[in-house]
Amino acid sequence: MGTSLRPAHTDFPAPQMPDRDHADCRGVASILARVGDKWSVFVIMMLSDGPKRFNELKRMINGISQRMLTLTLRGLERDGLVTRTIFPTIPPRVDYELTDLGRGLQQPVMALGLWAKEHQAQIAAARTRFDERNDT
Amino acid sequence: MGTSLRPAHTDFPAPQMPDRDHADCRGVASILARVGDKWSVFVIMMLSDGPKRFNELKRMINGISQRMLTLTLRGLERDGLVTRTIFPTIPPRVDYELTDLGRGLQQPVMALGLWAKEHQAQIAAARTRFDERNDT
DNA sequence: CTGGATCCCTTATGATACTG
DNA sequence: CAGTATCATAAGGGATCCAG
Repeated sequence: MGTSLRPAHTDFPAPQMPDRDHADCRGVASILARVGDKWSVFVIMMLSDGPKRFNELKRMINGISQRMLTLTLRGLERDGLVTRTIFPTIPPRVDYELTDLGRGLQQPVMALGLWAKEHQAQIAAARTRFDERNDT
Repeated sequence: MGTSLRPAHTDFPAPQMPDRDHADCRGVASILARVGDKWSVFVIMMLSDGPKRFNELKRMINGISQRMLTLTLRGLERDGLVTRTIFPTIPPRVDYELTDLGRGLQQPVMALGLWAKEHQAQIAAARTRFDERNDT
């Protein structure tokens, strides 16, 4: 298979939690890892407004390779966030659609995206400042 | 330096947005990438309840290498999410603390974490089902 | 059209050793 | 204690060719 769908970096090394409620960060982190994944977020966003076909997604997310799109979709499907529906027509047609779970995920992701958008400037400025201090 | 603080994978290929409001996903995505980063999230969580020292963090996030902790902290510092305070004592002491920006980020991150925690079981189940269907 | 399989280069990350 | 430097390896990801 070459590339596993159960990436090693999502197996977490059981950090010792201070005492708080985030006692089970390991499982949570593997989910955050998916959200943090560059392409997953794009795909989820693209599927916001209804099902899409493979090449449709590929065109919308201009820049993603076919390989990565396939892998990303498989990962999302595996996590139950996306469904894959095959229409046995000629030529074949495959639709991808968010599940209820996937749509639920959209909310917090959007919230985060919104935060990011609102503080984009601040962060960019911080980066510039930091880089100027350390580059020269 | 070996490892740059401006990772290549955060330079985004400008996906063609449908038409919606997420017109500037590139910058946003680079922020999401930081949040999605395995260690960043842990560090941010660990700093929730006040400043921490380097080795203190290292012990709390059992499993992180000192290299990764350093890199993660530098990244967070660069983004203006964390401050680094050096006490020129012997032995040296360095405190890391969330900035206001960092504390602001905590909210959406926690929301996401909460969602993840609540749906952990569903996702785990989906993964198992998927794997069983495709492994055997 | 929708992918699966390969090849191959780039990045990310861990382990280890060394320093102010 | 708080890092830096170096090395080795694994994971990420693009290009390309092939097949149902």
